[in-house]
Amino acid sequence: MVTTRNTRGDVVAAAGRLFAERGYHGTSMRDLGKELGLLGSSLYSHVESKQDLLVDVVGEGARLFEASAAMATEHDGSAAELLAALIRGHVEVVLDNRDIVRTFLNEARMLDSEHRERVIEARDHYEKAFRRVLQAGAADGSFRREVDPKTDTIFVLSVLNAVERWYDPVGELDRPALVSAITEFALRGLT
Amino acid sequence: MVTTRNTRGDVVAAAGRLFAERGYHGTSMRDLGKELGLLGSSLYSHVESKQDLLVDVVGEGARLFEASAAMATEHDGSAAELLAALIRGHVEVVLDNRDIVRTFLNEARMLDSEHRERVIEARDHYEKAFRRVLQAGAADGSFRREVDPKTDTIFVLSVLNAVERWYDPVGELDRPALVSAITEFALRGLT
DNA sequence: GGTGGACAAACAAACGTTCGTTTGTTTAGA
DNA sequence: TCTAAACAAACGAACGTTTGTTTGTCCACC
Repeated sequence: MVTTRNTRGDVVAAAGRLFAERGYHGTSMRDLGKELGLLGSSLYSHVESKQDLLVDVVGEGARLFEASAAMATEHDGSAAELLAALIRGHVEVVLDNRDIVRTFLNEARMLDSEHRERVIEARDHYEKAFRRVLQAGAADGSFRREVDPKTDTIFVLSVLNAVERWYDPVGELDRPALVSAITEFALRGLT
Repeated sequence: MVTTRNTRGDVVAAAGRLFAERGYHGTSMRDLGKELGLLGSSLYSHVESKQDLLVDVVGEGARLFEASAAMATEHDGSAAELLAALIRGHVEVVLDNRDIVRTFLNEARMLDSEHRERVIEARDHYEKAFRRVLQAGAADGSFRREVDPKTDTIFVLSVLNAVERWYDPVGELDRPALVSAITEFALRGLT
């Protein structure tokens, strides 16, 4: 058996896994050590504190969503096309990084107020990408005029963020089918 | 100052509040005691264990949703009417019992496997009420034929369950406006 | 031969819970 | 109506364990 030494990245990845599964407060440093074949105390060779790990995992979640929104909106297209791109990007981030996303969505509130504040700002910024598209679609008539960008963005993001909670990657619904089901549902809700 | 003695109900209610705010593992029995002006140890006059409190709170959440679905579907009506009634009921349960609902939605996974199993069953049963209505609507043509009751039910419930996370009862959107916004979004997504 | 990863022991604090006791409030009988 | 028994709620100390973290030492690899 080939045993490689662990890097900080390994520790953060394992933390994401356990925080997603058991929650931040439900995971001890010894649990986390065991996950990596280490003692709990050995983690402090890689990390300054437990809180530090949460900051890293949640920060990476924020970064992923941010990058996805930037990618989806850098080219131009109709409101429907842009929304479809945002939705596809979001689903891909969720499914390619389930543990990080679960931790980002459910455990960010365990951060100290300073870091929590930053996460809220990142979320607001991400939300704005959706809101702008809905706004544009309502203005140019490709969506219903009565679409309320603020509220309807929340509805779309509600569906997207819930994916982590129920989607089974080995179930009947494959990834493209999931993306198009959500896209269709959202677009019909808006047009 | 009139100081009344605490009942088991008071303890469960306070537990719901703190579990919702800080999570189950983020709440200690001493925290909970402080919330009620008691010592942590005094709680054991009312309750057998901390786990017991979570069982009670989550159980009440399950009961509330179940009762709401029963109420909404006991009279008959069109699929759209029934869905609207289910949606209104759900929103009312969420807004009238935020702490219980938050704990039900976010902390049920901290239950031991036996109780967790029961919660999953209760959720499945509740979900079926929605699914039956979507099925009926797709069958009688009041919804689109291509509506997939399973997936689309999840989408509607995603929007409903997220309400707890963002809705501000003192914000611009009042309760009837919230209900009709969700109902409209859902019905458009399905028709 | 220095550096960084891991160990092992130890720390104080906090954890859930138990225990025997005290307190305050009902209840029943005289 | 007064009293005494019964009861439930709360206390406060203590329990054994687990928590996050610190420290000093060792070993393997550049």
